[in-house]
Amino acid sequence: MRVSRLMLVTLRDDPAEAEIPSHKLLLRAGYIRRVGSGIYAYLPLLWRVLRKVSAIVREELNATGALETLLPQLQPAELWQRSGRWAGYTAGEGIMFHLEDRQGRELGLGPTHEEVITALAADLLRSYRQLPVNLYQIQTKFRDEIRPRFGLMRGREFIMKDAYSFHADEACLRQTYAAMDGAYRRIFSRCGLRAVAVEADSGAIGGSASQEFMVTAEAGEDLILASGDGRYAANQERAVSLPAEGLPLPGGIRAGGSGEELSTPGQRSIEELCAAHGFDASQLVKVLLLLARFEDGLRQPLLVSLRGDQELNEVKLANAVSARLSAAHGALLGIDPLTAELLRSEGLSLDLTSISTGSV
RNA sequence: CGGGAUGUAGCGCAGCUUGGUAGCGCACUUCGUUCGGGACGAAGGGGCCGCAGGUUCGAAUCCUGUCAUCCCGACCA
Repeated sequence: MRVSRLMLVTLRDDPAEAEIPSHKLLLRAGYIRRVGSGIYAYLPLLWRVLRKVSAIVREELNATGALETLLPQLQPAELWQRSGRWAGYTAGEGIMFHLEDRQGRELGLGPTHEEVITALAADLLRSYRQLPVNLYQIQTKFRDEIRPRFGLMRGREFIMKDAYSFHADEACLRQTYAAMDGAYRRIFSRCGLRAVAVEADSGAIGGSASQEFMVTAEAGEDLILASGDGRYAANQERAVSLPAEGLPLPGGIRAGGSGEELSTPGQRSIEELCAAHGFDASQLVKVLLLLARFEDGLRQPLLVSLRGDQELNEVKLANAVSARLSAAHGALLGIDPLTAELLRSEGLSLDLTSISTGSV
């Protein structure tokens, strides 16, 4: 077809709304147009590209024996209430668009499809002889991101390939997992992308393993950490590391930890304490007060102690808290610093006059 | 939600300080010339100056409110 018939509208200048190269180029070359915040029209040229990418994904997944399907975007709340994720995804994360139909039934636009696929599996799978089954779809997903940005990088409506497999035993699961791993590597390679598989957090809902295939880029949205020999890579939420050796305390009364009262007026951070008393950050313990909110209304204060030179990984904390309390109290909706204002608004009381409300 | 910035033609921007008939480049239309890697000339069209109030004889410009967008942060199964 002639280019003149492609409805190809290009721009000579970078649109002011675009910041990163991919966003600027997609706009300027006439591939996408923004329709709303985090919502884009895929113009004819981009749709051709997307179909070619989809074709690669289909070929590689079909080759592993996976079956393509297409699941509904609109999903009844009941499915999500049964899995215990409705409250967490609507009230907590708020990532799920939800609405009521004219009969007053609650529905959500699918940010993911585990609920639908497991309901179908329960309905259709009657015998272990039917296993394993691996179903996938290439489907529009909706996630009400708190801050859509960077064009297609973090949109609220986007196309995703998702696959779900069912197995009779763990050996079979591992086999499929390995097949998926190989398929993903081939997909990225055929698309001309160099991807790194990293260990990732599998979320509060659980799961024993999670890998993410990352393509490194300046404009990336995550930080991955890798060991020098390349044998370990994980994203920031998941990565484990050995803490740097702490500095031993100097001799004298502080050495035995036997107690020496320090006067710390106005010193509200580890940095200020170190500056005032000649400590190294690793010689102090920082104490954080937080308040966890649960689905059933429970407000659970948390006290977290960390070595002074370390920082709290909120994802790891959320996972730990969730593992301990979610069974009894439902989804963890959020964890906030326990400030004086929060105490007031929650109607709790605690003497916080001497506790720092600054960041740590 | 907190912090910062910006809304003027399809895109990029000037004009606002100091109120007085809305401009530039690109794009678009017509005619002519040109013609193997983003052509040239001439003539044109296009604006609720984000929106709503207010001040004023008069508001793109000053004041108040509001909406939207972008950036940083929180968040990201």
